[in-house]
Amino acid sequence: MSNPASWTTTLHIKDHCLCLHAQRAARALSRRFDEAFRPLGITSGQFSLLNGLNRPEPPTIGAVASLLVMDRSTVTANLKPLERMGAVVVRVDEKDRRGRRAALTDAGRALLAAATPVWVAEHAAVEAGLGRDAGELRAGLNAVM
Amino acid sequence: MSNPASWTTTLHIKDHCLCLHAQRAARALSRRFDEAFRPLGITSGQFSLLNGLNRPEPPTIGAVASLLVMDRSTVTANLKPLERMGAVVVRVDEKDRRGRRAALTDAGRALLAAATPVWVAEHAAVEAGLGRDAGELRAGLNAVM
DNA sequence: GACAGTTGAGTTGATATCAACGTATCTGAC
DNA sequence: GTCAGATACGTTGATATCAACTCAACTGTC
Repeated sequence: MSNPASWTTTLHIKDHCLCLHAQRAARALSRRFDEAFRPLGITSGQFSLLNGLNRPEPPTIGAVASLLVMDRSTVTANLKPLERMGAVVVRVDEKDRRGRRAALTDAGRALLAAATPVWVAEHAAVEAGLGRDAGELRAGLNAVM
Repeated sequence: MSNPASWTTTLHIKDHCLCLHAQRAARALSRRFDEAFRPLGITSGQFSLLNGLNRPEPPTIGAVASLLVMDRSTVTANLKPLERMGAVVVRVDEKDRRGRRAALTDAGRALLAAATPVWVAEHAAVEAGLGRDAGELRAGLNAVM
């Protein structure tokens, strides 16, 4: 049977667990940006992915996975909806036929261009509501990796 | 065709988006705690859920959703694996028959008790590797909600 | 007691996430 | 050239996540 001592431990974990706090903040921010991007038909994650693909040289799957700190197979899965909507094409790398490079199409670049001002506005609102230095928070988030 | 100016914008977003930074940190921390808890057969999210259920009065689904900042239907889904492994039972609330309360079983409490020292060790390692004040980071994460 | 509005959860469908495993390709040693 | 090991991805299966919708139960008003 639980006793007050273990509830104290439970409360300590609930208040201190960085993993939990990061998950909650990530979910809250996702939902917020999801809502902002909804008129464009993309989610916050898809926006981050599109933005990550906007480079002179289209990146490989693995490079995107490193950038987003996610599993390679997750990147593969996340590209599929974007391919279906014609925003992205994935091609075998000519130099190394093991690798695949994901490139924005013109439609993808147009989508990203349309979404960027939405991001600017929403992000400004988030920072304004933060009541503290956003750079400090970013640095802390980078430090856990 | 993309031009250098838009790449600059892309880089700015990549470096400044709190949503992306929070997602990355959340993924990195999840993976780390998932690995630590693997010998016990639970994930970091299941640990947070079990911990959230450890109260004198078993909480309703909605209360858990508020605590974890997740959708009610996500809580319902996440409880199912824990129910299957016998760590949790969900019962209709006698006072309000719309509501359901999720309670730890003895096995669930034992599992939580076994996982807690793992959390303590892993969290200490995370904080040690942070190179900055964890309380400041927690406060920043709380501020986005 | 009946009714309208509110509230708490579950279901469905789509996407996201990862580990484990398998396949194709490249690279270096010989 | 051949072969072993390394590397880059994809597939599969399980769980996680949320919006939209639906259903059941409560609450206040009459």
